[in-house]
Amino acid sequence: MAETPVIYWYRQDLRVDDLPGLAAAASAGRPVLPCFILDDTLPERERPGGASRWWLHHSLAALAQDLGKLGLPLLLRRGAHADELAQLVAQTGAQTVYCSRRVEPAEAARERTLHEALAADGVTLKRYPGSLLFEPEAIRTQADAAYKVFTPFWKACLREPAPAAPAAAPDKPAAPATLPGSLSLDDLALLPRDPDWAGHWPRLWQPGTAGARAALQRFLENAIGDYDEGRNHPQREATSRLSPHLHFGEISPRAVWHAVTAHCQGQPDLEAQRHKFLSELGWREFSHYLLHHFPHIVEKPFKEEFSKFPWLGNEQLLRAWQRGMTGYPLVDAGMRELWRTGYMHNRVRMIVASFLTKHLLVHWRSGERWFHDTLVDADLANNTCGWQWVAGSGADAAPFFRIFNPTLQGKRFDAQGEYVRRWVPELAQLPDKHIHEPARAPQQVLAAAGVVLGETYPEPIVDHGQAREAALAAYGSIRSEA
DNA sequence: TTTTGAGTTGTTCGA
DNA sequence: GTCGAACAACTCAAA
Repeated sequence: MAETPVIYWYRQDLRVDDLPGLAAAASAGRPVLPCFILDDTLPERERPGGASRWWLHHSLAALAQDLGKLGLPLLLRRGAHADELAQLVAQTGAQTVYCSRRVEPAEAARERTLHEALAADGVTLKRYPGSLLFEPEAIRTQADAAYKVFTPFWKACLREPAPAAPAAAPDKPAAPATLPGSLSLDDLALLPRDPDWAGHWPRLWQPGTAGARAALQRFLENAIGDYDEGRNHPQREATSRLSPHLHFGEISPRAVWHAVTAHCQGQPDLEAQRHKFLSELGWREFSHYLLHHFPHIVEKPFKEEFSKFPWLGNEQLLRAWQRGMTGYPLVDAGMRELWRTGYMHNRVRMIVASFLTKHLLVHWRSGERWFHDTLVDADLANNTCGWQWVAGSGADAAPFFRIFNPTLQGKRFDAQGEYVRRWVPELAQLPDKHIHEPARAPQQVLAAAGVVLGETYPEPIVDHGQAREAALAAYGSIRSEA
């Protein structure tokens, strides 16, 4: 009789190297059966959005290849994860299920109930770290509380022993002799059809571990030397673009940490850049840390007084924002980059988020939902904390009076208008001087550039000065009522 | 326990 | 055009 296998349950850790749970499964002395379950029974906000589903498809394909090189299969299932795992356990006789832990409240709860359900059948669920540099329980203030401010949090992380060096993939684990039934990747129906809006995405992205490593290498070779400044300019290729790879776990954060550190070794002039970049990994850590310690922030404002904030909830304004038709070129460029590529530059994310929440007074959750559906790197922790930070309701958030002026931001960070011209081509012929403010351009300049406001490009849907005053008044109202 | 320094990413206004 | 102050107090974290 064939030896019963152990199961490795893949979640958002789609890699084979530096994966503690898989390493533990492989060293259990039994064949390893890796599986992935697409759980379409979950509520919408807990399932991957459209852009993420595209990425997931290709990432699973890459994972299957990487597992294949180790001689392992990747079993695919679709359905309620608990039912599917129970079935898989029954079919194989497995006594142990391994996985990487997740900190999102619903996922953590799922681990607990699954642990109990499996235990009732005499099966053990074993959870392992691997998705974060520092486990959330390990970082506490001196008063043994959870940090609420980024800088002391990150300093505390940096006082910890440095993350361990990444480990190689398990060495030739045994594969099960017989396989339970598996779906094909196409059966998961993750790719968009009718229309296939992602037809050009394979030219933009390379999901999977190989793509993650290539992105990291490109970043180290071309961009880290000017990261601190370059990262603010959306038209430059000055960021790592690792976010979707990290979200799906195609590369471990400590592999990134060590690659960056090794690259900068012996180059004192890169030390500040390295620190800046690592602190961005720190923000990813902080978001997940906050979700672990303050699970309610997925639904509710971190700062309680914001539950009284007078959001307008104007659908028309929301739609104009979503479509990149606000009449503010930098905002529209960002929203169209998102729609077209599944990605938006970080600085522009802050600007469009500030615009939605402060200029349009639309609830941050509307923006968060849109990002969830359209971003390839959509991540509950980063998305929630990012939006709450901008809206002013989050932990360590921007002060309420910090309202981005999209025109000024454009002039500062896209001075030649390259970013706007790329994503808002109907403005491409405008001279630099007017590219961020078409509504104030002289009539003959507009005519020469073929721009007809209200026809080829919208008039600003709100006036910046008035919107700013309204936002300040709205924030003032929840302060005085508090 | 009390005190003290600090806190991602900005804008506007007036000198 | 450039520069510094004001914006509004507040909470957090550590000494």
